[in-house]
Amino acid sequence: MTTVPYRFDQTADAAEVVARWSGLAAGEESGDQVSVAGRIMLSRPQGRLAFAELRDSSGAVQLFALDGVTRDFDAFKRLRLGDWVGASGEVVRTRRGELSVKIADWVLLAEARRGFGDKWRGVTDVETRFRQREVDLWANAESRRTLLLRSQLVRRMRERLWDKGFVEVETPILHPIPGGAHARPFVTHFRALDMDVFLRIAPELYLKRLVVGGFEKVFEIGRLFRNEGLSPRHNPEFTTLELYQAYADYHDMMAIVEELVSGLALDILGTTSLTYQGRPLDLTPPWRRATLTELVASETGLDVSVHSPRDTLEKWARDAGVEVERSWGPGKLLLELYEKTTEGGLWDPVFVYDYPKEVSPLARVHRDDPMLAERFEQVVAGRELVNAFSELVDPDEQLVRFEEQAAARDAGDEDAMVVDTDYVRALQHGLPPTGGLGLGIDRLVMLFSDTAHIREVISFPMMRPERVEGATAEGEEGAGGDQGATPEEVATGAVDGAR
RNA sequence: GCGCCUCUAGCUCAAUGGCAGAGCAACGGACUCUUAAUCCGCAGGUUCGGGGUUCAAGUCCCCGGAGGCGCACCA
Repeated sequence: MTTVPYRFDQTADAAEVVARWSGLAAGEESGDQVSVAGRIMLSRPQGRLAFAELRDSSGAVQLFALDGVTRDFDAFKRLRLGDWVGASGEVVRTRRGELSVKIADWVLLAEARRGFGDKWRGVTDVETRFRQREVDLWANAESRRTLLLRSQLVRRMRERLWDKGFVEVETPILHPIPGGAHARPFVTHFRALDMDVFLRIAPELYLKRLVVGGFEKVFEIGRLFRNEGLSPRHNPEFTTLELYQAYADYHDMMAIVEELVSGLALDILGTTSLTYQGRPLDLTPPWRRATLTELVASETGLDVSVHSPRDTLEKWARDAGVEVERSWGPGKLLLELYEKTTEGGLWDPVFVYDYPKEVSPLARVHRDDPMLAERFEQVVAGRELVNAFSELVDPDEQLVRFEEQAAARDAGDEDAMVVDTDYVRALQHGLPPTGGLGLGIDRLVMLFSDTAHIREVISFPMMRPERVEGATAEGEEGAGGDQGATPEEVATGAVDGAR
């Protein structure tokens, strides 16, 4: 057993050392002492000298050890890649010009009993990268950058919303009734009340209840859970911003989205001219605004609208390859036609607005067309980033819409909503005109970090569980190696720790 | 769920059906200015698992597992 200290006094991080002594000339000694800490990422023993790259979260700095100067020099030379070390000494620049800490004293802070992969190529195996994300993060700078970008983006998002007078709130994650979206929930059981509860699929209804309660500008950033498939754009738990503003409509929500997203691009990337997956992507406002109907019409060349005869819409949808269900009305058919033919081809940001009322049970009916709702989706790079409405505020109409949903559910649509009488009662207390939006933070981070897969932007994405090896009576190990790590393998480590 | 592809040393990868290999890491040694240090040496394998064909299987066939990509799902 190696005994390591309980703490270490670090006086500077690697980036500070590199920055503060950048003026030091080759071969010069500063006379200044620092204590740094981090992992040994490269090691170049050289007889009675040794060089090592120490990396911490700020960057990297070279350690320079000398026999006769560095305490326990021989042990220092034996450090392995990945070992954590705290080291103290003078800041110098070597004769060959590398800024270094010339180590007088040092201490092992943790040994790396498992390796970190090829020191040049890192770790590329997807299984290792996401099952053992800690290895990926050390081995691959790009992975660190992406998660750091995510953190900065969420921080700036909060700051921007606070600055606009929005109040950040938290609403329940355990819901007695799943609501606020068209999706299948995860179910769990609450023992004290002997009742099933659902992990939230959306915070929408609770947030609007807070508006009823007098919070005129609220937002929540948090995790949602949907019991659906995994894909490059879908993880069962994902993070959204959801925001509500009293006295506002969906046009106001467009303005908020445009300003927020383009402003975040400037904050984080310094530009609104992005490259995503090799293609230029321009987030510079103003963004295009087009109705869903006109986009579908221009894409397909069909004289289409939610008022088209249902049979005609059904034929067009079938022609486009949609597997039509009998229960669908014209609104659902139009939406399917849009998604099949149009959505994926939208690249630069577009506000796609005026959705069929039929598929928007929480959105207010359009002020000019009773078949439509005041709803938009903001689409960029072929994906939905935002979904927003002028909120439905009328309790009687909300109840009717819920009942339509419940009927659809009885007809076999398992994702359809359930009547939420608590919510209807809340609306009876009066919800003022309100605009609301939901924005997928994971997808926004993907856009900004130029990553193609949602798991790149999630610290620990959902993976199929590792297969349990040797689940027989004696529990002997299978051939899973590092992937199917048994408790015994974990305990001993892949590499013998003798040193 | 469907289709295609992949799985070899700790990592990254080789191996016309014919003795399972390299680089890096690890381990032992040399080296007082290295930068993926270099040099010498040593060790490392249930080729994902099981079955089959064959004189001979990492390679071909079947079953299973894990993963990737695409589709479907995700209004």
